[in-house]
Amino acid sequence: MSVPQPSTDDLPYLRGLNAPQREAVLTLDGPVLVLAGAGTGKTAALTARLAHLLWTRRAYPSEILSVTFTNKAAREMRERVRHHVGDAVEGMPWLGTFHAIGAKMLRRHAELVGLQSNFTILDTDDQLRLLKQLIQANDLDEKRWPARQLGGLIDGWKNKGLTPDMLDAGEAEQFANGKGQSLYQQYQDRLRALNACDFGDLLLHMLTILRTHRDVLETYQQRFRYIMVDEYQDTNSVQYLWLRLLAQERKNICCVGDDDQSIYSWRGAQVENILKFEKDFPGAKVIRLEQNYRSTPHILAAAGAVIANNSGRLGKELWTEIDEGEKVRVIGVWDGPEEARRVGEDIESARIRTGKSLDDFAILVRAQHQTREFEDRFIAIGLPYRIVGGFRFYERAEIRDALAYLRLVHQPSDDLAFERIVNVPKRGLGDKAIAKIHMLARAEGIPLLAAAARILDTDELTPQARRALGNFVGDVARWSSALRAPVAVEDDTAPETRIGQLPHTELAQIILDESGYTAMWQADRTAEAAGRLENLSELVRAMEEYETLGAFLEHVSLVMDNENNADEAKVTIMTIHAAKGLEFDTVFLAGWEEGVFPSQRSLDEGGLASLEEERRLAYVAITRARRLATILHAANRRIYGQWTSSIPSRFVGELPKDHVEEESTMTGGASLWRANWSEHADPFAHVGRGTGRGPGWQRAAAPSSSFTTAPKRVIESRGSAVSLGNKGRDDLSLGMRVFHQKFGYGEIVEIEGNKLEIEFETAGRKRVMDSFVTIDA
DNA sequence: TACATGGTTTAGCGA
DNA sequence: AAACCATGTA
Repeated sequence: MSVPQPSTDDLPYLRGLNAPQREAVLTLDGPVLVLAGAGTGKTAALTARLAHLLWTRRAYPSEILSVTFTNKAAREMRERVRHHVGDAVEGMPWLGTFHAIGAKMLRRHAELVGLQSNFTILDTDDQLRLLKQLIQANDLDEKRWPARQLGGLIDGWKNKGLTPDMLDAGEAEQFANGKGQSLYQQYQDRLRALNACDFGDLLLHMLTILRTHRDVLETYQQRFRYIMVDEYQDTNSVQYLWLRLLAQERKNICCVGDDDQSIYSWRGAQVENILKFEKDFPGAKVIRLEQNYRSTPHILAAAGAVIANNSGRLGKELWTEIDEGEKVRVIGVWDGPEEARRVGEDIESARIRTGKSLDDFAILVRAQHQTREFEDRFIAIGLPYRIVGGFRFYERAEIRDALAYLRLVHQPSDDLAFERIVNVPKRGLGDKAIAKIHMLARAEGIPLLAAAARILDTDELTPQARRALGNFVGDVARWSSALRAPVAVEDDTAPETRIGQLPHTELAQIILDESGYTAMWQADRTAEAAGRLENLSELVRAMEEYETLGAFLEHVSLVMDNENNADEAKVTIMTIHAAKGLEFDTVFLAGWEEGVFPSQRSLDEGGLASLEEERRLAYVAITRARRLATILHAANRRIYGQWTSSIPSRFVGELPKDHVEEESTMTGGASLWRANWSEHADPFAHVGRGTGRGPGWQRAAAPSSSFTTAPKRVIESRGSAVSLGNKGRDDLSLGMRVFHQKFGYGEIVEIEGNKLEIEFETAGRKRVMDSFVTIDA
């Protein structure tokens, strides 16, 4: 155990740190590996270390490379360092995710791999569309050789740091009888022609550059006096090779990680990286952080017992001084809807009882689709929630369309963007017209937009299509020049749209309006249209924070998260993966059933190794909780629309009895068809009632079976924290036409406090909370 | 060319 | 159950 020098005791950022943490902060030179268990104050140590480097002037902010795993973590680190050393952190250009840093470097050296510095970063959808085109062009059967699979292979190769020419025979043979390598090569050629990169390229291209351009490598080796890497157990081969090259010179590299929290092997992560650190960096100092500051002993014992079933661990014992607290709860419920109901009730009652904020509660699931059940339930009872990383803002159709417009204006050779919006809104340009543009572009080797402009001079197209395309091409040209020329542009065809010196947000608004895109949704009377328009203005608002259109697009392609009205307290619903690195007072772990968690798919294809990764996931999940963890499993679940019965996860069986309190809400006589019945025949099924089980049933007078229970009465009896005592809005009245985000337009047929019964035009009759509707103007 | 229909796949995690 | 795709029809 090292003793910190007395002179450092007063340093403000050392306050509250324990001995190993201090050691991690103060050991600046040479390689350092910090093995930090969950909740052991790893971030505190890392930020203090950064602060120490800056404070002692060991390095300028721009001389520290600091890599985090998520953008959220990067943001948090920036915040905390700012707290210690003030605005010096502003000058930390190299704090971010591998991908963000990779993109930044690559923009400086793009020409070395045949790109221009304004290359576009493709997301998974774009990538798949491109691959699909290639598969078709190679006369392969898309059914037999799906683009997804090829995409997976290519990602895998990139994660390993392999360019097409580096594939060994075995790998090159894969996919479509040996066409794998050729397709990979074609894909890379195509990307280059598009001046585009996928996520893997951000790292792989940079690796190629560092490997082949000694001068560039040396520049960065010199620049980065100190390197820090968070979540080292989740680094893949390219990232590892990157770090090795960059750290080779100065060897001041500090990696922080926890082998028990390695949950990204499917993305190419290699736990071995952390296991072999000492071999890679001889003389490395290894520091262990084992005092947990987050969770109660019961929670730690539960997590520890589960993870103990894994083999090949580095081995860590977490301990804590926190007092005992409540045991981990394990609750068996009848089915998915009941699970959601039960969690909703628990949150409401706990909130009343303890006065905790909704921000203190989280529901963690294995797979994205599990969030839906909770969402439905929480909408019904009016419990504010946020879904993190769910159907993401930037993945919605309207956002992707809008972004395609912006991308095309920003980068005219962005063919994928062109294709996406050339006929959105409908301009009468169908497959025929597009195919002709494609042919020309191919023949001439030019981008689609350029080909479109050229085809206007021919008689290839029907007069109608020609006119439409002419307008479109003209529009794009006008917007582009507005973006590039800071001075007003004369446009004699449409003098009223003369634009110039525009803030990019205004330009975006103009593009959306002039293209007819906004109008398209305004004309749309379906339920979602209003929400989509709102999303579009949200998008424009989000742009304000960025200096230029380019900067914004960069942000969008790297950071796919969005949070509107973040101020309001909300329950968080997210996947376990998304929860890594976070903590919550009270955590609900839903769907602990065989086949769901551990997931069937991982068991099928990965065997024991996958099972162990699922178990680490369980470990991560449990250790997110500070005071209370509740694990749920349902006896019946609907999978692909089919009711299936399920058994509790093996991980439930691995929990230590002494630290767990079990509870089952199931009573005899309940059967599968009842779940079916309530789902199909009962208009209030989604609202839920105490169907003779659980606390709802204890509160209700005496419902004996779901058949004899009058829905209305039970609904009243299960007063929720949000609905009781709320008078309701006074601006609503019977017969009024209102709009609801999920159910669309409808007419109010009953008002009861703040609960409304509404006859929706498409969704039928539903009960909703008044706070969820707006008056249809 | 736009829309409707029906058959099929899908829901493991993400920068 | 919902999203997706391919084919058929107005």
